[in-house]
Amino acid sequence: MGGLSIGQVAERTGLSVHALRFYEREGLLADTVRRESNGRRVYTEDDVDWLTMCIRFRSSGMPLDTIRRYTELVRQGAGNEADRLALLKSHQDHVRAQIEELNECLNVITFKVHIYQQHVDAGTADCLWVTPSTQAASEAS
Amino acid sequence: MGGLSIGQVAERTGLSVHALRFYEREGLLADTVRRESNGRRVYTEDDVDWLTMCIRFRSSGMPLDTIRRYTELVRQGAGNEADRLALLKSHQDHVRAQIEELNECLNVITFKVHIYQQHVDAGTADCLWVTPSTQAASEAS
DNA sequence: CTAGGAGCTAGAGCGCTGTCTAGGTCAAGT
DNA sequence: ACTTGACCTAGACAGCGCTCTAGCTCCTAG
Repeated sequence: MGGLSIGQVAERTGLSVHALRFYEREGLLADTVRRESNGRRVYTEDDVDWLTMCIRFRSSGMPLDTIRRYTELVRQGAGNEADRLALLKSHQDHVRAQIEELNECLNVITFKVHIYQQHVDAGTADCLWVTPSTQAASEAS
Repeated sequence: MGGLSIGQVAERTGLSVHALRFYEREGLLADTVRRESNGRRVYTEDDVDWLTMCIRFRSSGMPLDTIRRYTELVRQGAGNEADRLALLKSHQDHVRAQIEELNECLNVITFKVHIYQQHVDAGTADCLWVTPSTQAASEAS
């Protein structure tokens, strides 16, 4: 309960210690990390929660720059909730668009997988039952 | 019908002419692009189709390296359909995982959006009807 | 007393995916 | 003749997001 070392935070979050220091330098941490007398970082559970959220942002494609802007808003304290909301909504749109895009891609890929699956199934049979060169690459679909 | 210039292909695909040359250098084109007597590239509709597919691959996160491997398989001609299928299936899994991840992120973000929406709605009212400092940043959720 | 291991800073380096520049050719329009 | 614009090559540069190194300080266990 008495604070976490950088190594522990790395373990919990999945970020490397390098990445944790990097994130701090980049101003992605809402609270400034406290230090022990010897200079070592002491993280709180809140820091871990914040980092977990940052990871979510990152893995949904939010650039570090935007995370930094959000962080700054939070650091400024109450009064700019509308700005935070705007930022979040904009990212929400972005994520939805990504999902849509990925679904389209998935359809295309799934279509190609089906074609190849049939081809391979048939091809295996070909190899067993008929002469070779019964094949045409239908790669323009 | 008599072949497309690099500029036309750029326009159709949305890739820059730079990117088109880059993709070619990187071996991402199934057919080697023909040239006019003066050295200018002449693309076919098939090239555009292929590029369109490459764009799909890219925008679903397939690295150029993997696209290159796929391209090489196609260039080798018939006989390696099982390999192509394996590659496509693996990417299919990857895309599905991405979509799942994005959906989780979207949930988190949507949750936060709701919170802030309420806060902002209430906050506006606050500004109008009550004294300030009725606020607490619930940023650890 | 010494070796290991975790931490520190500052800053270099890297992988990926383009993007842009320099310097040139060529064809068409004015 | 001259300008404009599209194209060419080779290669430098850029942005992003880490990752790693060098050289150091501590603390703890053997």
